[in-house]
Amino acid sequence: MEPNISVVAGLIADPTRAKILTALMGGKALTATELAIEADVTPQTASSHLSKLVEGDLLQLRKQGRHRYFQLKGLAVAELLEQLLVMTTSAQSKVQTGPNDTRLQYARVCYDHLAGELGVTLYDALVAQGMLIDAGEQTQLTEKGKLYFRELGVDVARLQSKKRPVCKSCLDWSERRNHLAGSLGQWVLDYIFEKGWAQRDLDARSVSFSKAGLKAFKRVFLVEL
Amino acid sequence: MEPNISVVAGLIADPTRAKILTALMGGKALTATELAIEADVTPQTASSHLSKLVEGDLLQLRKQGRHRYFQLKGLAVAELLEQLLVMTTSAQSKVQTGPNDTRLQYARVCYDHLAGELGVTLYDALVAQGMLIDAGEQTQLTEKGKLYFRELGVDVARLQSKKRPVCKSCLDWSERRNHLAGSLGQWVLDYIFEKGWAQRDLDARSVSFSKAGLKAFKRVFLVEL
DNA sequence: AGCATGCTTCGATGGCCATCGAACTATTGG
DNA sequence: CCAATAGTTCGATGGCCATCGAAGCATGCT
Repeated sequence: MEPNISVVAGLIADPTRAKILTALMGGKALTATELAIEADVTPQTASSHLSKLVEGDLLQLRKQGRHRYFQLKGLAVAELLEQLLVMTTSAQSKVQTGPNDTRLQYARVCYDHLAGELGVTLYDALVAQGMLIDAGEQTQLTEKGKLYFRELGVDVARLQSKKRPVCKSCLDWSERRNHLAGSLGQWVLDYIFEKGWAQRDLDARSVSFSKAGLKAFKRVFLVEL
Repeated sequence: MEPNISVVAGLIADPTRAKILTALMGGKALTATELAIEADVTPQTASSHLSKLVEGDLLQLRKQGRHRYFQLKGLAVAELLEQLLVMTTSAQSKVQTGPNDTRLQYARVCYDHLAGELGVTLYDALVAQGMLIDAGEQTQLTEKGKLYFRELGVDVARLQSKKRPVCKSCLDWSERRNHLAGSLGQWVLDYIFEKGWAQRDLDARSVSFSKAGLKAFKRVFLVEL
């Protein structure tokens, strides 16, 4: 009835706001000025956009000292954006892929889990090892998988008690295939940073593995190249 | 990088275009003037919007005589819109629900399959009977299910040979639960109309069952109330 | 042929809104 | 308490675009 969906779409429709939103796809909270720089506008302009995005429930605001941190409000927003990316990238296909895009394609953060080529490889490896059953969006964690992750220190029971699904597949916009999302996907990404295998790049979305880190990652998660 | 996602969002951002798009969620192709009336604008205005939507790959145009029929271009578009509906309806929740909304909530078309309360009930019943395994987006059809639908006259092998998944769950914006999509979901809806159990309403989205049709539907698909 | 219907193109109008300069508030750090 | 940094509000400007009237083109009906 009322054009509610056009309101949300309108928030994404502005190029500057779209830049801000995609910058936040990294899952990391960013300050107002960081976002202004990212979107290449003055702080005033960014401020106006940010208040609109918060008002429209697309962003969440956390005040901390004299900083204002912004992040995507919930998974639904991230999924909406990812879906938009899927649509737009499928439409044009063969675009030029600079070095930055290559990095993004190899390993990047999708809200709170690992995406890109490496994310897809991880997902496939877990399925091949019989730890996951690939059954669409709500992928199943097998008994073998539970055992395995428990050994790595995952409190599987605690993850299962939450509302959020433990395993979930998420369509990758660059690979067009599934990668691991859900609370387990979040845990894996946290584990990678915790172990120091990789770090976020400046653009906050791509993930840089060290040589040793990549090796360790592949060993632990049984990924073959 | 490029504001491609903002372009697509911009197409949905205009209230008139949003009305047009949601009107087409019924899956039925509509003419330019029908859409103009639906969106409450003059034919000229609608025409301008429609050409933009076609240009932007959101709609597909079929010329037929002196009529121009428009429909959503592919499932991806319908899914994007449904996702937007999920977001916006969850945000406000308790809105007034007129009689029209009630009808929509009970049984409606979601692009090419059955949605609403009845769609959800059907889905649950099929899972309960062991014909489907609920495993997220790419729900599995069991052997028992294949047998059952084959008896109803479904050429399961032909459905499986297509690129489109046979079973797929789709999140319902009113029920917030899964209903059956995919080529099998499409088949069920076709079957309902073919058998004369129900017909589309004027608004092209809600589905009206006759008393006998509803009874037959529940009998055939083993739905208990 | 001639009229009606379906739809589009063109041009003018008006409104909305993104942007930035300037000035203001708030927090931190010495 | 002062300087610096972070962020906001206000007001003016300019551009984009949705809308509709008028006119034009195309198809179908008789």
